[in-house]
Amino acid sequence: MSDTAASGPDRQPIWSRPERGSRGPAPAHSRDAIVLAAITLADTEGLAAVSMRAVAAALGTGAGSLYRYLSSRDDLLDLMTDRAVGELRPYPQVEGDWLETMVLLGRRQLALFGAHPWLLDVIHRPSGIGPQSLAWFDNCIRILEPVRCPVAAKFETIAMMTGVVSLFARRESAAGAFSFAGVDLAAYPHLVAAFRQPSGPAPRADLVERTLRSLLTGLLLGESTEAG
Amino acid sequence: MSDTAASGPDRQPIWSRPERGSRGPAPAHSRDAIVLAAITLADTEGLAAVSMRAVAAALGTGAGSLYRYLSSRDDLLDLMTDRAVGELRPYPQVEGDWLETMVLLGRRQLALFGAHPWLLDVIHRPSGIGPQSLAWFDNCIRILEPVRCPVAAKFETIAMMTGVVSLFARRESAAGAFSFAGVDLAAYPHLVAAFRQPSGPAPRADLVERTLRSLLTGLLLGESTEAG
DNA sequence: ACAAATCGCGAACGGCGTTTGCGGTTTACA
DNA sequence: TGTAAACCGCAAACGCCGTTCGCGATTTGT
Repeated sequence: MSDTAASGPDRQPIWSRPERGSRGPAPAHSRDAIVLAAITLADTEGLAAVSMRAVAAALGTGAGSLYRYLSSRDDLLDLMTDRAVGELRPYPQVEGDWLETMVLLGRRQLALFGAHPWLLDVIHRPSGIGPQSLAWFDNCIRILEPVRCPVAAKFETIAMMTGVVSLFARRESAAGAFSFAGVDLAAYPHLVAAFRQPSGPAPRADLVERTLRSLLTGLLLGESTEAG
Repeated sequence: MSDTAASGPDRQPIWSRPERGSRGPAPAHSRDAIVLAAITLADTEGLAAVSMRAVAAALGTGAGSLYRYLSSRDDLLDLMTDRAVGELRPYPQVEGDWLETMVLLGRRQLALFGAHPWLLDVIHRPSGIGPQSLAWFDNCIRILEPVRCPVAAKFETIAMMTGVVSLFARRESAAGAFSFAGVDLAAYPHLVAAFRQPSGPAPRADLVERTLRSLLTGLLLGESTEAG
């Protein structure tokens, strides 16, 4: 008559679903242990290696058993994401101005993407926001409190900052991986001319910070730099 | 002794592999027809609906037959991407200054993402760049010719512009899809306070352009706006 | 003419997420 | 305290996926 604990009608999201009932025997595993095993697997072998069977094997059980704790693989990815976002704690105190604090948060995000590259494949799914992500968002709103602009603009700015940081993280992880094999470069004259030109000293070490600063001020203060 | 035309050792990428040999009977389909069917399927039912079997069924054949024209599903996605990028033609003539032209190119990219939302799920894969993408890149380099800065900076800026445009496109496609169901909002005081605040008039209609302008000038001219 | 190469096709393989049914265990409640 | 409901782990199975293979038929190069 009853169904598995996690599946079934599946009305409420994973965050508010109780981990176990009070009737049966003690579970052999825990939701957090499963998530931890999945994160370890994703860190070492990539997100593609995070299959239900592989995660279950890492815990010494079968794939079907995981559905006592989760209702789907998407739930697992949501839990993984939120747990990883939790590593952004503790949040820095607001010491200087809000801009420096936000840039610091961006650098922390960048480091998180470096520690868990699979986050890049996961953040863009339309899915439920977990409590850790909400807490991080809440902290951003707190930092931006002195900024006098509509709330919607703050929301959009925070999302855009996260997106831009993810772009930088992606550039670092897949640096120069694309190859021109099998194409006739003669058809692209400006490209080959640019390649012939001696490469500049590549001076920008603070490209991320400069970009973030420009983005934050541009979006929040409503003033964009003009150049002719 | 022989293998299928597209599979086998698979040394050279799809761009330079001949579509068919000269020995056997005439093929019933073509590489481009397959790609077109796949794009139509992706446009209407999403990228997840683009399975080998579904594409083959749309052409009235079996899944295995597609491997006479392609060596893998990844090849199909590469071809789809490059064909979609080809819709960015014809490129605008350089009339005004380079900044306006680049912003125009960014708006065209945004429109392309709107026409083919599955591009958002595809562009970030590390894979071979097709001839249309190379042509678009070549055109960007041409537009940026009057800008005096290292070539590497131009490459990074173009990639970053594409990335930022993809972020905006994603925001438009999944507008306000996240729900707070199942979470206790009381734990996030700054969030609820921000929500209580009357939402501003949401004035920015040119947010994309302002962001792109700020990004391009910031990355290429090396001057970032400072705000205290 | 004949062999080599290619065609469409259907069956099959291994892997995936997920469901289901089962025997055994623990708890809530009459 | 007895019993029924709820929960556990497990293994098998379902349907889908990308991909491979072998077959008879067809076309081409020499």
